[in-house]
Amino acid sequence: MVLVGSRDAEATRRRLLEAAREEFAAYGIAGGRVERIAAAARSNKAQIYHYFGSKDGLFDAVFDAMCRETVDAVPIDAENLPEYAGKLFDSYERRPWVQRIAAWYRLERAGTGDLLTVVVASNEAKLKAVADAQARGVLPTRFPADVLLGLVIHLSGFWSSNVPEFDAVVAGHSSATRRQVVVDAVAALLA
Amino acid sequence: MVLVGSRDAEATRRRLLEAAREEFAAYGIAGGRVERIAAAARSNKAQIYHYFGSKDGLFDAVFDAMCRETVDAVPIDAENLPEYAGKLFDSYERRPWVQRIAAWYRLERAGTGDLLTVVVASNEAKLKAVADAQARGVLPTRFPADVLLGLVIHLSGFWSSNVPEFDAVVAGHSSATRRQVVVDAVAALLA
DNA sequence: GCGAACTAACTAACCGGTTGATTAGTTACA
DNA sequence: TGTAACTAATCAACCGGTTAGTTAGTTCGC
Repeated sequence: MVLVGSRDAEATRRRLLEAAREEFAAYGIAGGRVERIAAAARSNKAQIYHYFGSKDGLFDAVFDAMCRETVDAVPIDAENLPEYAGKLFDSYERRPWVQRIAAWYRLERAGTGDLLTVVVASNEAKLKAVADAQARGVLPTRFPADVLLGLVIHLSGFWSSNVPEFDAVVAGHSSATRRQVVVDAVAALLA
Repeated sequence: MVLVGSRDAEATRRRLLEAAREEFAAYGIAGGRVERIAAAARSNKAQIYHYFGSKDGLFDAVFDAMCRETVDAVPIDAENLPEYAGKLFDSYERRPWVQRIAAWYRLERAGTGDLLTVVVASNEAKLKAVADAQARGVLPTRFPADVLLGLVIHLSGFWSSNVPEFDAVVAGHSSATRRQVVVDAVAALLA
């Protein structure tokens, strides 16, 4: 069952998702245009509503896929949190839209609808890993497990969090240097 | 020349700015509705365009005012960065819209138009204060001054940065506890 | 020929921005 | 002091373009 060319539902779905990811990353939900997404995917609006039901539904699909990818790509390593933060940083470098989509989600989508179970489950697992490592004495207990995990994730996104007015006064740091800052900052939390 | 009641230009401007702050904090620029802002301010759209020129102009006025307030309210204290971060945290608690407006600004407004000179100037001053403190040996030099300053500001916003799926797995921490986490985390960077 | 994939055309509502007129408050002068 | 001329503030109604969502019909693989 090899589908080629113009009638591959799965491929269309994928193109739609990819185009939507770019559009939403750039303009958010309210600012994103369904028409532009359809055009960029070489499809049309009706397909979007057929596959995803609504504009919000399309965004949710993008966000859900993105979360699954991130969870798969960067498994928690409670024994080495600095390197875990570094790996998260790497994944943001590889997929620059992640931080923006997450920010849009926080601002435009939080509170509405249900929480993504895949994300909640993944957070619970991570939390347990950190708490266990603390219980084994591998991690300090200065911060409670949930706070420590939160800080690590928060620090991993440091370089995508600044306002342009701040970037204007920081020297240009290379990708490797920026990664090291993240790793070092997390290490400092554990010292 | 005392103006009271229904014809006070300054008061109208203020009401418009306040209503715009609420609207933009909730829905952003693309999602915010000029009509709703006018209604909430007990005014009308024409006034908005008279006073602020455009929807973007109105947002910029809100953002500019907010930055000035923050810069005034929380002066840098390079000798005591943990407490500085704590003060920033306090100011976010007092004005819950700050972090959201800043996030919208980053996503929707960065790159377009000029940087706000008041913010750039304030960042330069802060940077200098940190660099001086490092030169005097009051602050460690493990991180360059710009990075250290960035990390402190970033950490001060820790509690407004999480996705609801994460909040679902963290225990409810009191405001005082959350403040202490910020202070401690910054202190850890300096140890 | 049957069903799934696809599409152009359509619609109803919305929204940023404008206009032209009205009203409240101030100034100038007899 | 009274009033006419002027200025600044206000607003309802309107406009043209845009947008999310729909529909009804076509194409293509099997």
